[in-house]
Amino acid sequence: MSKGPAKQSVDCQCEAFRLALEVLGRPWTALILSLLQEGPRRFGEIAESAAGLGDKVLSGRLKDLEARGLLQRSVLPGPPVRVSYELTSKGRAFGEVARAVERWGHELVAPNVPRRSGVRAR
Amino acid sequence: MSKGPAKQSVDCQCEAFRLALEVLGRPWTALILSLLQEGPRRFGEIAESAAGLGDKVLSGRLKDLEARGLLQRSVLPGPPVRVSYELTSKGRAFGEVARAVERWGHELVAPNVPRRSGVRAR
DNA sequence: CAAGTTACTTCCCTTTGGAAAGTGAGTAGC
DNA sequence: GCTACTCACTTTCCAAAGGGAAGTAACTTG
Repeated sequence: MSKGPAKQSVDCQCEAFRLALEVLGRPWTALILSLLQEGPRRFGEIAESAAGLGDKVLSGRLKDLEARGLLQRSVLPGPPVRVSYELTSKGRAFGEVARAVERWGHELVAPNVPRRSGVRAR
Repeated sequence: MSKGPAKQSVDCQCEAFRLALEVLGRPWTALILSLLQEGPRRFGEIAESAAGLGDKVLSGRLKDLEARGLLQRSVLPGPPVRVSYELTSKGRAFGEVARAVERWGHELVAPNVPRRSGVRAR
C-alpha cells in the first residue's frame, strides 16, 4: 500500500544522463568502478579480478576514469613501484548504480514471465 | 561526511551482475531501454529520439534485447507496416537502474570536490 | 507503374577491443 | 657490472563493432 506502480520518468535527453551513459556504455567501465567500491586497488589486482580484461583496455579505462574525475591514481614507493587507484566522491557515488544493476541482473537470470501472446511476425 | 557503517557491497563476480553488464556495457542499449520505459515506441520513433544512433546499430540492439527477453516486437498492420517495441517485465525492471544512472549523472556534471591532495606522479 | 512510407539490410570505412609480446624503472642476486 | 625479476604500462597485430549513407522490400496511393 505504500507505493503502487509509481512510474517515475527518466529524462533520457538531459546532459547528465547522456554523460553517464557515455561512461557506462562501453565494456569494463562499470565493472572497474564496481570493484573499486570495496576500496583502493592496484593495477595488477584489478587485472586479475576482471577475467577477460586485457592490460591495454584496463590502462585506457583507468586513464579515462581519472580524466573524468571518477578515480585518483597514486604511485606508491617501494622497490617494485606500485600504482593504486582509489575512487573519488563521484566514483563512490556509482555504488548506488552498481547495486541497482546487480538487483536487475537477478531479474535477468530469472526465467521469463510470458504475458499475453502478442503478434509475432517478420 | 562520516563513513557509513553499512557499506553495502556489490558482488562483481556473480553471474547476474556479469550478465547485466554484458547488456549495458555497449553503446545505446541503456538509452533504448530507458526511453522505452515511457511506453511502446516504433522503430522510427526510437531512431529520432536517439540522436547519433544509426539504423543498423538500432536494429541490432533491438534484436539482441528481444532475444534476451527484455522487449517484445510486434508488427502493426496498416498500409505502411509499422513495428512497435514494448518492454517486458525484465525490461521494465531496468527503470530502477535508469533512475540510479540519471541521479549519478548529476553528480558527474557537478564540479569536482577535491579532497586532500595526494601523491600525483607519472 | 512511379512515388511515398516504414523498417530494415548492405556496403564501406574508421574506431575499438582482445591477446600477446615488448618496454622501462628499480632492486636483488651472482 | 650484468642479468634476472616484478610491476605497470605500451605497442603491435588482427578481428569485431560502430557510424553513415545508400539500397531493399512490402504495401498503398496517385
